[in-house]
Amino acid sequence: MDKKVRVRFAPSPTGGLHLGGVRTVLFNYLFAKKHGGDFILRIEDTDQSRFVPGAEEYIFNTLAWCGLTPDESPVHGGPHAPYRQSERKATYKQYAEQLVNAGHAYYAFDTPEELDQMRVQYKTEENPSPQYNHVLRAKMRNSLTLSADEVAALLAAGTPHVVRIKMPLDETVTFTDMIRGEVSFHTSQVDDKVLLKADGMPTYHLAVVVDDYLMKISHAFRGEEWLPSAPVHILLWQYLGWSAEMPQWAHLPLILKPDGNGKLSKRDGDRLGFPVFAMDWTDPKTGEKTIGFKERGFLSEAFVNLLALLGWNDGTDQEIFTMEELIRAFSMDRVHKGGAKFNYEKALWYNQEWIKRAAPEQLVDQVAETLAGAGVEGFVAGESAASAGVDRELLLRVIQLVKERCTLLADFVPQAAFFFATPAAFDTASIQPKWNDQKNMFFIELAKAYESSVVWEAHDLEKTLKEIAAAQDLKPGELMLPLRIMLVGGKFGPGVFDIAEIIGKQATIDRIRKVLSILEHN
RNA sequence: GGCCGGUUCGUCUAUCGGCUAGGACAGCCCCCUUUCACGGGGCAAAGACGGGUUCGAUUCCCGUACCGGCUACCA
Repeated sequence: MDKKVRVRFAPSPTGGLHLGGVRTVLFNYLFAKKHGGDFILRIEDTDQSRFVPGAEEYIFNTLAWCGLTPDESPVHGGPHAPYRQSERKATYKQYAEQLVNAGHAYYAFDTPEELDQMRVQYKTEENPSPQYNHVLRAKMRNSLTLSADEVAALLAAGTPHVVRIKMPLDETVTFTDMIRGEVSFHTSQVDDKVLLKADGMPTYHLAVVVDDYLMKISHAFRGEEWLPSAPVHILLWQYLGWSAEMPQWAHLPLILKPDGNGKLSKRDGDRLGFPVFAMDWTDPKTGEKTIGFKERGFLSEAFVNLLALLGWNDGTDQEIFTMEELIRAFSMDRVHKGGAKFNYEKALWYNQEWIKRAAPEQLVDQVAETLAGAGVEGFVAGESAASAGVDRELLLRVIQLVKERCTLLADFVPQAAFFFATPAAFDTASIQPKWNDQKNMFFIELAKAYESSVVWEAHDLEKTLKEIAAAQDLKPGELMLPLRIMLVGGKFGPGVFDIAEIIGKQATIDRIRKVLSILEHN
């Protein structure tokens, strides 16, 4: 019988959510939705020293932005609450004790100093990082080396201690990873991981197993960095007597730095100038702000799309997917084994594709917000175009006209601002070299002609220009650039006459005359 | 060092034994465009290496090399 699909993402609230983290959520989510299952968000806040205020809220904001809504979570609730591990402390202790009583775990009284000392003492050329394992545990202070009386006394005195798993001497732990196939570990190579810390909090190893069991998780997907500790988890499922309920595992490939090697980190983004976090994150301690994909001007659909295609594809040439399409096409066995170097250029391409394909209606609010953020006249932050002082229909027309030349939402600022306000500066330096009295005369005439025109449509405006040019024996080609700069301020933007049509008669004439006067005074 | 994992154009990838090795991004060239883009066309660019297995290996197996992850009372 197949049990209901239930997956989870369990971040620790220590900072901004990284590309790799969001992709892990995405794969979990896609798998769950594909199979009509549940997606659970659990907060792994067992390390009090690393707790960062605001990080949990940030995680929820990020998931909301991406459209990855959990079915159960600390804020959405659910039948297995609480979903915050710090609130489940008592539960873990009970299982840790069960493990000790069954002989699969033991108490260890070694202080941090003693552990450091051990690592120094047993460090050799061949073994640069000694482990608290089946051989070294015999030399340490724990309930395996101490007498029962000593242990009882230590415990009674409230001596700080941890609970460690007792790795079996000579066993092979094998499991099937949905991506990698069969993976085996020899237990003699795995150390006695701490299960319960001295402060009574569980480590990840205990917590993940207990919670996955209690929350009836059917599939456990996580980053590849967890592969080495998988045998600990498998053994715990066995020792706790839950083997039959153990989820299926899949260890996702890592997202690597674009240059060099190693996994992508926030530093790489700072260094290379691209975001690594999904959304802006400000470290409450240092005040350091890290840019996010959202604030950089990515559409959430593009962000989700590009993440999905990092380490997965559906076997066809399709690259642009909506969330619905991803859900339909997703399968864990088409996820790669190898890590993928993150390529920001390609990420930009996804965003450009999404902007290009979007209907203006889908973009208006975000564009209005972006223009407001840039201080463009008439736009007010926090207000949609409709409620701000701008004609929504006009904005829609502008978006339709310029969207194909925008890669990021921020590109709408230079591309669209001149439709709503006279440019603050004009690139007259590009006109000057070939400027002369004849052209000056031409534009005076053009302004006059435009002033008296009855219809105001791109086609007629172009016709008028050509007629006057012909009459004055000028080539239209020489006049297009000056006119463009007069209307938009620089050498960019859509067709000049389309622009003139949209900004209207008065603005067109005003801008021509304004630049004419600037040129005259130079 | 040990353990585990990985390895197709610069990058992301297709290929589930038949390959003239396909696509996309980036690059270069041409066309379109009286700006910048979009679009269209083209060029260049890859199976880490060595052994097997096989009529035939990019694909399967074994070594080697290289890369990565882990090796905390962090996740």
